[in-house]
Amino acid sequence: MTESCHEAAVSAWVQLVRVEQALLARVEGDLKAHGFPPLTWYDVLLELSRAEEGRLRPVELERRLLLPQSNTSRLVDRMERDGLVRREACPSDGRGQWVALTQDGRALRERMWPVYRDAIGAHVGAKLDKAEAATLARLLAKLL
Amino acid sequence: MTESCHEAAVSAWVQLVRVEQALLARVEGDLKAHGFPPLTWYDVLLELSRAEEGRLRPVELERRLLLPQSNTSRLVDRMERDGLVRREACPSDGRGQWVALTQDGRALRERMWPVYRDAIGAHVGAKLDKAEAATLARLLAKLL
DNA sequence: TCAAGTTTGATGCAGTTGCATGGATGCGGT
DNA sequence: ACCGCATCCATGCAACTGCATCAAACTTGA
Repeated sequence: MTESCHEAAVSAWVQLVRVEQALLARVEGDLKAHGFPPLTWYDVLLELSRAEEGRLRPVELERRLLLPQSNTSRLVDRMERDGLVRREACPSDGRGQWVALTQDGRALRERMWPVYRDAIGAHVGAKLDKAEAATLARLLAKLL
Repeated sequence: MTESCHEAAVSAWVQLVRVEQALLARVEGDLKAHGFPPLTWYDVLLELSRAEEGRLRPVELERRLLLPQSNTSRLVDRMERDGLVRREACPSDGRGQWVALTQDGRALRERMWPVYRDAIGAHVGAKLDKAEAATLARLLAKLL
């Protein structure tokens, strides 16, 4: 018997999963329609662009993006192959490395943002007013 | 210029994606820890158990679960291999077929539900009171 | 200073995904 | 009855994912 699992919690959960799935597909679709890579790439570019000197250790990327390690390793592979990031040796830790944003990477993120922002506007902003969006964000934050 | 994309919308969107990802991983982890299959399988079993005569056309499953067609086809393959569902010919449409719940499938869903419900309780119910959960569900529903 | 244990990142592997295609059946108009 | 087109489902393929493992480098403690 789990008192903490009321009916409202179940429907919130179901909605959460379904809505996220549906909206993610739409937003990803908008990006792809403009010839852009998946959202995960944007997340990496954004984290790097915010980081000091535009670079992060892979471990730090994993923590911020909640990605499994093996996944991150290969994601960086692909982005490096596309010239968006560059691996650099890490002098202070021989095991580690830096993943640094390149000019191309920075430029791509800047081109992606308007499209991404419009997608968010169309799929979220247009459906909720500011107060509702703020409430939604606050309630979601309580779940973590 | 997208007026509909206010700051609140952006943070609601970011929270939505992150929270869903994190909670989904936890709930899936709980299921896996009990030796159960992924949540998608539960969704299929649930839809079938609610359907008339415990069976649905693959096309109908796709619509309800928002899965791509090829995905559904192979998902049914795996579940059939595990004896949870059974494909049946569809007399009224030679192209189509029925996907029918087996006794094993029905039993599995019934064993999964308590674990699933407890997971929802722990990861959602415990963090929000009823009113908050109801509000969350309502706001999420507005996004579709 | 060295052994034991931990952290970092890459990789082999099997399973899963989406995309594009194909074959079969159904349907609508002539 | 037929032709053209749509629908249903399966499958080859390439990409991506998570898991387990590995080697190299760091850290700790005696």
